[in-house]
Amino acid sequence: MGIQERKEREKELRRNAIIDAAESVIFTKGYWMTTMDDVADAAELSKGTIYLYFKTKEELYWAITLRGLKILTDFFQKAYNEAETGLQKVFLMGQSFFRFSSEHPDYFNALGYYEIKETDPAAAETVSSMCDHEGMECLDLLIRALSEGIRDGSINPEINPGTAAVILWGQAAGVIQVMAMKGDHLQRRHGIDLSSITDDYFRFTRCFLENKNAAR
Amino acid sequence: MGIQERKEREKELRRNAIIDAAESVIFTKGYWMTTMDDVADAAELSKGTIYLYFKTKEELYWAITLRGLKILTDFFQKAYNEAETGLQKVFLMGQSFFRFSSEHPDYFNALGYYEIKETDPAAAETVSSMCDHEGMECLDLLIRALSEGIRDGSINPEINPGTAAVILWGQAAGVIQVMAMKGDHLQRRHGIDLSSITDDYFRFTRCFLENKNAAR
Amino acid sequence: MGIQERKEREKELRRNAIIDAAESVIFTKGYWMTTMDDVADAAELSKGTIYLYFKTKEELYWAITLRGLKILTDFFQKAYNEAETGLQKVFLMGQSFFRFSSEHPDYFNALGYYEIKETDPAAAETVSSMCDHEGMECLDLLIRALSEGIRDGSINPEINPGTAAVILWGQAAGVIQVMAMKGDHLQRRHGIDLSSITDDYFRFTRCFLENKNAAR
Amino acid sequence: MGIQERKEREKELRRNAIIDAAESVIFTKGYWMTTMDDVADAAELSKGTIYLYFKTKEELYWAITLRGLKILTDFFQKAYNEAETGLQKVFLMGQSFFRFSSEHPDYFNALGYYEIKETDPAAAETVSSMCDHEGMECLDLLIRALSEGIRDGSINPEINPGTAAVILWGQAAGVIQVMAMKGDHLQRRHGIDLSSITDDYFRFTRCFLENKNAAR
DNA sequence: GATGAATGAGATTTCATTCAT
DNA sequence: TATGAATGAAATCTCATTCAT
Repeated sequence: MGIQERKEREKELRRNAIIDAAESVIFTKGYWMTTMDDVADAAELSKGTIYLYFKTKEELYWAITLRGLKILTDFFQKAYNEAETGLQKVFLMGQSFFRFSSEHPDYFNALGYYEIKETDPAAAETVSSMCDHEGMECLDLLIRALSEGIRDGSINPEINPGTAAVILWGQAAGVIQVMAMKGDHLQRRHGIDLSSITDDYFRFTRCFLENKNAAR
Repeated sequence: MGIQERKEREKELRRNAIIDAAESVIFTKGYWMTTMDDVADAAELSKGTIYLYFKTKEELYWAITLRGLKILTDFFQKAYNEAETGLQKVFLMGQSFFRFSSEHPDYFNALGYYEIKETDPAAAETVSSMCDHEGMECLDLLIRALSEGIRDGSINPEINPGTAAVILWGQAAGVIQVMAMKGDHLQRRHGIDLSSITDDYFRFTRCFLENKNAAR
Repeated sequence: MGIQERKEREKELRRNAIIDAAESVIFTKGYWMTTMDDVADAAELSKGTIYLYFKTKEELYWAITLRGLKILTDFFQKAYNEAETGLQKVFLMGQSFFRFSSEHPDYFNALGYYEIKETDPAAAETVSSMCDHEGMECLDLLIRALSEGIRDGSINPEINPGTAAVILWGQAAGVIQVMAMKGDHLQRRHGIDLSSITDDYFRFTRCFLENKNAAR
Repeated sequence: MGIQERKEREKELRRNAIIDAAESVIFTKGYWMTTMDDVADAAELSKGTIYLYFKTKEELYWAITLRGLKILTDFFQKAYNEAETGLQKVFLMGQSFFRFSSEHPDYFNALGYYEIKETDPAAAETVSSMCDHEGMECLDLLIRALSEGIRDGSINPEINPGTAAVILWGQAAGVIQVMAMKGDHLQRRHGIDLSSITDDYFRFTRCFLENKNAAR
């Protein structure tokens, strides 16, 4: 019995080692520029072995994405748990998102790679759909926090939690991405300070969410 | 005299026809999945001819992107011209962005593809850098509108135009992207209405920009 | 233990089989006219496999050249070992050269193809530089034989071994090449007998080398 | 009448200008590496025009070779005319050959390019066969000089003029080629002085040709 | 005569994936 | 389980040559 378990554990370890290696290459060269040879070299394994653990190159990519999403979910979960009011929860989640993007910029980028679309729909229940599931988890937490905020009076009750969640998510992601991609350019040519963007973004968001009628 | 001109014109026409063809393929299959053979077939030209007009596949991609950016700049320019106050200009620009994304969803996506980063910095003054230039044009218009709004009292004077422009741009792009990618999912599984997202997004933005001290 | 060795051996065998195939094509159609498809077809392998063993077409060419040079070195070595006096060694080497050119005319030609000059000087320690090394080996043997001849009195002591070696090598190669290329023409149109050219060439050489003061 | 002539002359001029251009490129990049575009660019003409004057790339090459051969024939002719005895004529020709190779190294190399063999035998009477003819002219002059030398007693009568001519030609060409290709190497690594090679080569040749019985 | 756009066959090289060991 | 040699389809790009203007 124990022998079986050990084998399972070792298999999982190796699987993770492969993802580690794949990450380091893909994050450097980009998905399309990375070859399975690169991955095998980085993993110090043969190419055949890689295919023993991942059926295709794409699956490898989804496994990386899943990792990123799991980290993000953790961030969100923690934010959800630690804050008191709904509004605070939402804010902490927002800040977590920014923190995630700066602590794990590569994972953040990976989440945006959606050019690799599932061609074969038979691939349901694979890593790819686990990503979908995990992504929804995040959104759900956000929606839940918004609903709580409306209930506890910290958030403007005219807001629709689902709609707002999508907006908040999209906005944050968009702002982060622009900062990441055009950051240097903006700073050098336009003298725009990146940290002030973040600050303003949150002031902005507060204005939207806050329940102005509430006795603070 | 005229003969030279006509040739120029024909060359430009053919160049455009090639971009047309490339677009139709790339927008369907994605940049990496599209081969130069696909493009040639779609253009009903030989592969060699394609390479006569575009030195690399990448250059072809930038030409498409440039088209998209030019359309967007037009949208922005028109918005800028047509509205009265700074605030109205900014709003009309925002709406133009959403309109652009719904009228030209493929161009909108193309603008996000920036994974194909300039590898060779010697590529200045090529189509790629024309894109950068065109992109900045849009941002500049937005900044100008914001500044005007502050001057004419329609926009909150505490706002920094540069920072706000980046935030607005990033937010809009992010929200649109989420809507485009997860739209179906959100509508079906979460019952979230897409048009209400847009509406809420603009209410959100108004709250941020408006000068509350102004006598309305 | 043996399994590793066997694999090495098999790899070497295949490598040689590829060179065999490449030779047969290149010797027929010429380097520039031969395509990697031709080589793959001749080797009854896929093109990819060829590139597994040789990084470029050029490397394949150098491998062929190296083979030729090795054969020639063997010829020279044997000549060196078998003859007694220095003069005899030199003569036997000359005859070996002619024999090499008639037994391996294609290799002889390959040695002349040096048009494909090393473009990338980073290519040191590759097959190409092994050729240079092997080529010098031949010349060294010749120089050694000439020096011995001067010491043992069989060769004219006024001769400088290095200079003479270069002359002898160049002369022989040149005469052989003319015979190979214009041979038919000379025989048919000018009635010149090829074998008499060889004979005369050696008489010629003897006249140059012999130590006339030696008691024969 | 004059108008026709002028046109002929102009055509010939342009043809020569094209060969000039082709030379400058081919001598730099090598035949196979040179494209017809390169030639057209260098000639400041359109590619179509090049094809108006030369049916194929190969024909262009032969035209260059022919130029080289004509220069060489001139050298030989002059040598033949200027020297007195047969032996002197032969020597002067040999020296001319060396001079040719140092004054026109590129033409000398071009003469060796014989990898471009005539595939289509229907191409007789083209530039290629003019080359053959011109090449034979040189050899004929040499044979004639040798015969004269035998008649006038300056050359060893046991020698067969045809055979000797081929040997002399081949030897000289071979020695020059080795010097050209391995010259640097020989000088640097082996300390062999190139000019002494030439000197020794001629001493060598004298020993072969001279009529020792002649009263000098 | 001169042009240069168009061709299209083909060159070299790459790489995801399979499979015998 | 692990290997890595083999595959072969496909990718990008080139170039001698033709031909309509």
